[in-house]
Amino acid sequence: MRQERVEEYLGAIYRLRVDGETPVPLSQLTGYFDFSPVSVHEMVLKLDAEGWVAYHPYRGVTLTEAGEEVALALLRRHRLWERFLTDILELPWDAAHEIAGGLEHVATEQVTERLAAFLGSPQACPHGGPIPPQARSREELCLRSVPVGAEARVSRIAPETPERLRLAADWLLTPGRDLRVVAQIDDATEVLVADENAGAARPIVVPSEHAQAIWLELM
Amino acid sequence: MRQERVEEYLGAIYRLRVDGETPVPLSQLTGYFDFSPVSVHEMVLKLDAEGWVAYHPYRGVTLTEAGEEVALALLRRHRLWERFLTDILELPWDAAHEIAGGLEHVATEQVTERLAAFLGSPQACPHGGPIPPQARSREELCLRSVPVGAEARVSRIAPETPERLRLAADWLLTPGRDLRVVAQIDDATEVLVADENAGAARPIVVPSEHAQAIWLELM
DNA sequence: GAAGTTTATAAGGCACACCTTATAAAACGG
DNA sequence: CCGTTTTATAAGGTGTGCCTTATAAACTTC
Repeated sequence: MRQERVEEYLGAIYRLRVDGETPVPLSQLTGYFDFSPVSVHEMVLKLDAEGWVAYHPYRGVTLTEAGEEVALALLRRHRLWERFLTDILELPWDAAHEIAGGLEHVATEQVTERLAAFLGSPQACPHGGPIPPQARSREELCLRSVPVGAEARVSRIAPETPERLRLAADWLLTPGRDLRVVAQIDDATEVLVADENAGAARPIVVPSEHAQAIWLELM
Repeated sequence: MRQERVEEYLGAIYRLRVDGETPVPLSQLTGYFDFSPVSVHEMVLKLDAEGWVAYHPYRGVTLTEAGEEVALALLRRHRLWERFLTDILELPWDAAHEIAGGLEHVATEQVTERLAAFLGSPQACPHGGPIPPQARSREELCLRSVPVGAEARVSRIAPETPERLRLAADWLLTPGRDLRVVAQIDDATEVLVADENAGAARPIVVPSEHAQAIWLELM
């Protein structure tokens, strides 16, 4: 298997999982990559055979220790490049995510560590994801489960997809932003986002698909 | 054809050619990539069919205008990344060259231009190669053809291979260094390289294979 | 111009990571 | 518990870019 492909799969599994225990269903991977279920299944069998993941039929995959190590290293590279691209080259959020997706496979250990040092060893990527090695510490809640009326601060977007990052930027739902949940309706969440420029708060309706991927800390 | 492969070939042809006229023999490409002659021939036919190169049987390939444009853009990205890796991340010369070989395929136009701006629009890569768009202006001479006794300053290493870059670094034959040619022997050139640290000049014997790839300006 | 060296081309193969179609088995929901 | 939905697996296929072996054609050199 090509190293790059292995890394992509392990990274995807890491990003999609809720914890280290619960297996990630193959259907999720299918959606993440937009590959056919058969292709994903095939690849997962190979990854299992080589010890990167544990495959639990009809339930999904979990990362082995080796697999998690690779995923964390990849994520670290990804997020450091994102910081470089947004902080130093001043690229927009979502573009940075895409470019970092390519750069993450190239950098060696040495390059990564020097990059980290140059950036001042940042602790989080521009979407608020922690840069490994470092565990998630704060109490997070996804937008979908914030009680109506509560005020909260956006902490991160995860899982991150290019489209979601673009939308989040449009909605001003970026890490650090404050908001109040106005209503939890049928299959969407309505929020008011503080907007210094506009002077007033902006009302936004976030489909639950995305509301489940926007994480906040209560204030 | 995969874009990356196309770029690699076009870049190689650009680096290997002596001028825009003389075709680069396929045997040179075979050596550059360490691929079989048949594979290179096959690929060259495809590149010709798609208008990236002009293939002259029994003579070699030249870049078309489209091909040259791609090659120049690639080289620009490559050399800018090299500068970033050596200047900002302080990587050694040869490591930078290798890593840049991966990064050059990832960066978009936007990233490249912001990187250039961040680096202060440098005019040359760490091995002295000009960063396109910008023509070679100085009067250059390869080490092999410098007359005995002449003093000269290293301006660039080209074509660059990882091994050659490593050797050049060992020999202190890096852009900016001053030297005097002591002898042009059988199939090597003997030089004295100024070395501030050692206090005295270091005598070096450079095989003609490499002496043909180290470029200088007479002083 | 014959000998030797390069270069071209034909023919067949391989690994990788995707694909589709189709069937079978397990899991889940009323 | 039965039907629906999800998941697994078999079988066969595709394109890319490499490979080897072998033959043929063109250049080069003496």
